[in-house]
Amino acid sequence: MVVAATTDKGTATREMILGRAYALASRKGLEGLSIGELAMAAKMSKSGVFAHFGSREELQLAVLEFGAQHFGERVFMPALREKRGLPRLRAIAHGWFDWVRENRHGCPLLASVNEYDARPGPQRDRVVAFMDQWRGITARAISLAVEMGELRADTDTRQFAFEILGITLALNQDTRLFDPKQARAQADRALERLITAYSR
Amino acid sequence: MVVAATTDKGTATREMILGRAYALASRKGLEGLSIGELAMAAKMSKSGVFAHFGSREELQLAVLEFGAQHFGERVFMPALREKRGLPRLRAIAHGWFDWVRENRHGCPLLASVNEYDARPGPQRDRVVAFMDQWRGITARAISLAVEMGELRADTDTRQFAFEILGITLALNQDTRLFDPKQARAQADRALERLITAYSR
DNA sequence: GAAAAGAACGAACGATCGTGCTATTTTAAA
DNA sequence: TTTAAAATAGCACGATCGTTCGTTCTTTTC
Repeated sequence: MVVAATTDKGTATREMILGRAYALASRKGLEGLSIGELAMAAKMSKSGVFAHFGSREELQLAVLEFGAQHFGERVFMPALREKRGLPRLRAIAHGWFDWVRENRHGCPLLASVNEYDARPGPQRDRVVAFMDQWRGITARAISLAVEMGELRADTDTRQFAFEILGITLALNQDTRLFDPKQARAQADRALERLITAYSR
Repeated sequence: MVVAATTDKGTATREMILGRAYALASRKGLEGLSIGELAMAAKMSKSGVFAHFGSREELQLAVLEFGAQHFGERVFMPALREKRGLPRLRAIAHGWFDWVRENRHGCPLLASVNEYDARPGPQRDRVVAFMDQWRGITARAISLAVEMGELRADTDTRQFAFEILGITLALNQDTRLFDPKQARAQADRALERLITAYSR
């Protein structure tokens, strides 16, 4: 028989810790996340928290994984249930727009891009993989819209994805620096203008 | 007679320190910048460096000021020498694109937006002021292009500026995560498409 | 050149960092 | 219910953090 490596309660606690860590990382970034502070937030001892991950780096990677998991469930999966073409493409974009609003103090995934883009290591690798996954899924959704004739045949999918990324990053920034509602309206308008431009 | 608060050599050293601090902050962020590490980079003692700023927060603000100053000289001033309308608008955008490339390990100003957007305090205030300055200058350049008839009369300047911001942020991200040249080409194309869309 | 002011250093502070080690408590399987 | 394993706590470590203080060296002013 196989002996479980962890206990039910163990994984539950780990998930609880990751939730707190995600919230803390939203405000202070993954590099600003300390085990002592996390332990206080989780009402546990430092060593108790530490034992779940084995190192600070593993904790950071776990938080990234936690975020990627939730993003997938909240953005990708609903979008992939939409029908091919523009509906699915809009769902990807709007899902991300909503995600930006919901993560009120910032999305740790996007924040981590800025923290690790110039720092080689597993964290950067994870972030690159995440952004690459997004690009792949989005590019495919665009391609399908092209195949269905909803976008022009000469549409450059990479270019299109690049511009959606830009709209989202501007939304992400203006949401927290200035007026969230206005930022969202601008993002929506930019997206529709983009789609129109590539429509036949 | 007025007694100078600082010595010539003093300000020179301070500028040297800020240069190293800017470089360090490019890689580790303003929050990842430590005085001990900065002292090593400047080949000075910790207390020697510290005395120039009085606190870590003042050091961070000085680095932000240093970056804003250089950005103004490198991007805003050349652009304001271009003639009104699209030439000036393009100069603002391309100047920023170039700036992203030149700051190879990241622009501390843009990185600081992500570090401080959810953390009230002087650093956040400074970053907001900087982005607000950019928005103001860019919006005015757009307005002038409208007045000169180069852009449609019903052009929404805020919307336009929002989209330029997005293009730059996407460029900033893709430059360091993926292929810089491709990212730059995509940014240029996005900008031209944007201008075309708002042209009569 | 003397006197005053500023710049830089060295040492130390309390606090916190990540991490290890050992004990104790709690959970899951027999 | 006993027993082995896993989860958690407690404590201590060396390192580094920002900051303070007193001293020394260097620059400026008269």
